[in-house]
Amino acid sequence: MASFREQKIARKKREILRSAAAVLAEKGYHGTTMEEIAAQLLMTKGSMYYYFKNKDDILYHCHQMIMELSLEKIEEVAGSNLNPDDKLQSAIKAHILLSIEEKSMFMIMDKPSQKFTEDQLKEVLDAQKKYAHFFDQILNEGVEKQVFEILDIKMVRMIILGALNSIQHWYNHDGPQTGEEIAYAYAANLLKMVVKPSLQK
Amino acid sequence: MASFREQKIARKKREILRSAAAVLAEKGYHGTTMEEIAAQLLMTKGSMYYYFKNKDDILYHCHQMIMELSLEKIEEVAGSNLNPDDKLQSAIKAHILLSIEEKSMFMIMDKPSQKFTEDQLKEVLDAQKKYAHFFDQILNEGVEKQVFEILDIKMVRMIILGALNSIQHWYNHDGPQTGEEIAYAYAANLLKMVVKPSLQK
DNA sequence: TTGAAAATTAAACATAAATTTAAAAAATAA
DNA sequence: TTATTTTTTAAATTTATGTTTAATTTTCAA
Repeated sequence: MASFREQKIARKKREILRSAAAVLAEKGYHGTTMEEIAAQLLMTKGSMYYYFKNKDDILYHCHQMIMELSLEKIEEVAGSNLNPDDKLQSAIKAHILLSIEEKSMFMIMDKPSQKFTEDQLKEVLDAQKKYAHFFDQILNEGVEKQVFEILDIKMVRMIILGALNSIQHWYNHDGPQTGEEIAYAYAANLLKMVVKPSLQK
Repeated sequence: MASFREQKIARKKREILRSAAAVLAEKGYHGTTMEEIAAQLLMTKGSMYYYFKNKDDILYHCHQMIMELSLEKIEEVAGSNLNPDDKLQSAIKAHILLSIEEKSMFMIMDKPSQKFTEDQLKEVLDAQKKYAHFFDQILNEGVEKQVFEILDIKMVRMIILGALNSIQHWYNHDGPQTGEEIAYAYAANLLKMVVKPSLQK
């Protein structure tokens, strides 16, 4: 079990990662200084190094944090016993809602840093493959159950994930549309791409 | 008319932009040094400043170069007298083929630099709006001519452009698929999203 | 061939920011 | 309270690299 102190450190680390993600998303990796990350938390940059090895380590842990969250969600949806179309709809919605809720974290995810260690890079790429695989699984299931008609699963997955992963770039929390609305519209449109015409609702 | 010398300068500038785009795409803005850009052309970093004001100026002109190319293509397609579905297909294919051919340039486009001047930023954003507008125009025309069925044009355009703009991140020139194949598959799938079911080929 | 303009260069300059360090402050347990 | 450990800090260090400069080389027209 985690001691009180360990919990406290873990909380502080999460605070730092959130603060960092916010700045990183807005200003980019090299536009973001350790000082800025620290300042948001009323700390000095020096103490960042008490919690993280260096700046890249912070970025890596941001990736890790959001990857874990994403995988949890998709795993749950993929493992549910929904019909293929409802399952795909759920997966799309879950992805969008998370990407909006955690907009900053998602925005820094587009490309793994060139400075990650080999292990870190592998972790990130593996998680992405894993995530993609869950989508493929859902699409495959739909084809097997004759609900979907798909020529090339991988291509369709690329289209879907590509569309989903651009939302955080334009979504604005103060804008007119709610995340729910966007999620609903995206799901409805993307499903048209795969659901057999004869089965379209 | 451009003098011989002016042409030569223009050519050199293009060479620098291409060299820069290649490094920028691979290593990111701050991972790219002026020295590296120059070295690829067997020049020294100092002479970069004979052609461009500074590093951001180079990045800006990369944006400008690719925006011009993109707008030319989409303008041509949008202005053609193809049927709405063929027109959308052409637009999608043109976008994909250009994004693959000019992969580096497209990769650095995802977010305008925080360091652009106000004017530069405006130019970039305006061009993007203009580009998006051509797509909206094509979609609208399809609806008017009752070939497409679209609830929310803007949303559909976002989905399409989001999907298209992710290709350069995973596309590999040495990979198994040709640009043509990808373009064809993307167009076929995305069209399913908008063409009335009764008219699907 | 020659000299002015254009282009290139090496070296100097400037600065920004990541990281380290050693000391101070705060927290905690005895 | 007091001693020990944890956490925070300010300042020093280091490094990297964008930009400037002044001198040199190249180009090209007369």
